Amino acid sequence: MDIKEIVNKLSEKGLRVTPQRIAILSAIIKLNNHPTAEKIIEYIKKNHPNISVGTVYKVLDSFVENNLLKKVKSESGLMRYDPSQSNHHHLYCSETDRIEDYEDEKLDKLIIDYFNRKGIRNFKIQNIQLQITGTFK
Amino acid sequence: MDIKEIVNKLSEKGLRVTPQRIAILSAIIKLNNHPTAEKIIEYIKKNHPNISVGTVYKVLDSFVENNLLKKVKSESGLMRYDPSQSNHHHLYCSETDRIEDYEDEKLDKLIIDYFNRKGIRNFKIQNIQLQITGTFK
DNA sequence: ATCTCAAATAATAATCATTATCATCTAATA
DNA sequence: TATTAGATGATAATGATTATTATTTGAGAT
Repeated sequence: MDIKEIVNKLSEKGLRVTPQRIAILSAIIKLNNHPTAEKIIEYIKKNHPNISVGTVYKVLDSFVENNLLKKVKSESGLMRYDPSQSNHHHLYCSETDRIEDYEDEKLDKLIIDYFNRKGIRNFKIQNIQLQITGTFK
Repeated sequence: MDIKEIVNKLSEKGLRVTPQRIAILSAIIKLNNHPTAEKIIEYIKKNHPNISVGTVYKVLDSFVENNLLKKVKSESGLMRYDPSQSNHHHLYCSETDRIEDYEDEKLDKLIIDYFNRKGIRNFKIQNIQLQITGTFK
């Protein structure tokens, strides 16, 4: 993903294109494994030392509001930021804080079919995500 | 659940039976809808004003360690404490912070069968939880 | 190309949940 | 009852996040 694409992503969403936003979105894409705000700040501090911490938080919020990112809750409760677009599930390691994406269309279909048939009383389903805990081999 | 049962639960786990622990475990059971630490503290402050906040956190931690509670991540990232024992899924309201339990053995069987057949490469599954987001009618 | 101004940013302080510290107290066992 | 590891209360400390505010800037209008 080069800068042009990032610029496009930003302006598509009606967000002003600033060097800070470019840097932060690039950082998340580069860090790529559901970085926490902390990791993002660390990276930004190294590569763009004049971007302030508050800005990082505000930019992350605006990205989440504009669906460029999703917030994912880690096991420890810290928020992580997930750049990918398609719906997917997460594999959580029970021993470390590693998180991996897990996509499985067949599984999605299986679950969606199940709920289409059965539904949940008094509840309108918008989204289903699996949290699969275990260990990586 | 009366005090005797709570005392049993504590001593079964090898935890010392203290008035604080009894009060806090009762509070969680009474509050019953995945209370946050905040809600628990609020309740405790009202009913047991001389139990200190630090103690509440420490007791909650010890309960989690001893499997009397599970920590559940709320949408906002705050931790909630969930007293129930059996494995279950959660319904998250996308508009409020309401969380309800959802148990569904057929669904569990469906998913477990699926993974028994298919598995996940390089991953040993320990537990699967669904996060079902939507709105309550 | 410059002007304009709403929006964005940097720096800083403030907040708020949670954790650490440590002196005191107490539950459980002998 | 005496002992003592473990628990508690009071308080301070931490650390992530949010609020504030003066300054700067991106992007459309002139």
